[in-house]
Amino acid sequence: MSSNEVARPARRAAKWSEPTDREAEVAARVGELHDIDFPAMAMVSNVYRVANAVRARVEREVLGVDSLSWTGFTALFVLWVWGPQETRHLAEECGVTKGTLTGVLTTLEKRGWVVRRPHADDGRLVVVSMTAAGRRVIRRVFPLFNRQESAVADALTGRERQELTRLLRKVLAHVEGEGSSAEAEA
Amino acid sequence: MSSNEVARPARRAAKWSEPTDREAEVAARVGELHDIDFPAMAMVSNVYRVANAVRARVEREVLGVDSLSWTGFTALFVLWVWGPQETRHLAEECGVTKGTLTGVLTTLEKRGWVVRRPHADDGRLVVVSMTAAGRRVIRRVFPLFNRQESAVADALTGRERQELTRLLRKVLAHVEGEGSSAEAEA
DNA sequence: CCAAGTTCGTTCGGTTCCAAACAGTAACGG
DNA sequence: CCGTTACTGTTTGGAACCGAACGAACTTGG
Repeated sequence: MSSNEVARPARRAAKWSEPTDREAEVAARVGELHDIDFPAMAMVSNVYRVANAVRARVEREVLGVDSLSWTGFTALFVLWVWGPQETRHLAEECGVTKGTLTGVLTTLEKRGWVVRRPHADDGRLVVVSMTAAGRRVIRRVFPLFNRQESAVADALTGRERQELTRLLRKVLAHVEGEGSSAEAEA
Repeated sequence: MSSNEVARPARRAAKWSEPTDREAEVAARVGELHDIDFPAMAMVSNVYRVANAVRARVEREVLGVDSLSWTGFTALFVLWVWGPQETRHLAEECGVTKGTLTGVLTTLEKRGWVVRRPHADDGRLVVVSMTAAGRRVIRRVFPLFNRQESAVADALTGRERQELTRLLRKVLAHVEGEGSSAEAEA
């Protein structure tokens, strides 16, 4: 390595239960600090690395074909499964703010995939519904999306999949506030 | 439920190894389609639900204090651990395109946290380095970030954490192209 | 009934995303 | 040496993100 070349993160892992080389290097370099919880760091960082990798791939290979954003897709999916939604609830389900969803829905409405109507009983509310065109899109796109999910799950055995799902459900419930002490302090 | 109220996704799970009520409802509603891989869907959807929840929380409680974006934080972290980086590599590590990183680095440079300099041997390249001010920020912010990671990991026992990490590493390697058949077709 | 407080969806300014285009630099091969 | 190909980081246009602000509608309590 010459004086002008820069260090690059390594990628290899000898065994899945052991830290990857990159994980080990991070630990070594961050070791100057105290009170770092390395197992937690490894666990959480791998969650969002997997999520990022899956999302990037799905966006590129499935959603991009219809110029569908992740959030747009999620919105269509929620409307498909649970029917018309109030904006605030739909925003919550998509994991974005109301302001963001407004923009996304404007795009989907322009494409004729959703419509927004005032709520019958409460003048503040807007109810979002999917159109027949929107239904056709999600019915076509979702199976393709799911096929990507299958390809991802192929990394593991059936038992491992179930175990991963079980652990993630536990973590999710915890993060969403059912037992989190950090949230109690807020 | 009156005619104007809309269906909302349920949240409860009886046991972590069993589908949550929301998962069961999705399966019921999507059942009209064929060839849906429900276990894979459960597994993958829980990965990005956890990732989203963690990210939203960390952004709100840690990164937002310094008006640091997720990508900005990741860039500082990579520079801190691995030293100066070429833009293309840094973009790769942050999981964004070079174009996006340009904008993020412009913001970080404005704050005096990074500097961009031409590479000594290759006029096309830019080398990104962290300043002393940037170092101070990441040394302060990272432990706070890690504390959130610990809080997340508290949902599981030590063995469960290790198992979750092991499974995620396997999935990640698979998704990143080491064995993926969907990638071979591209 | 009415003032004060709360909630709603939209707008706004700034930033982060993408893909595509671009100008500059480097590598390659005749 | 030079034309062609490949790679770089930045710019561009459009869309997705955030938090804050806003005006309209609703709720609450005296």
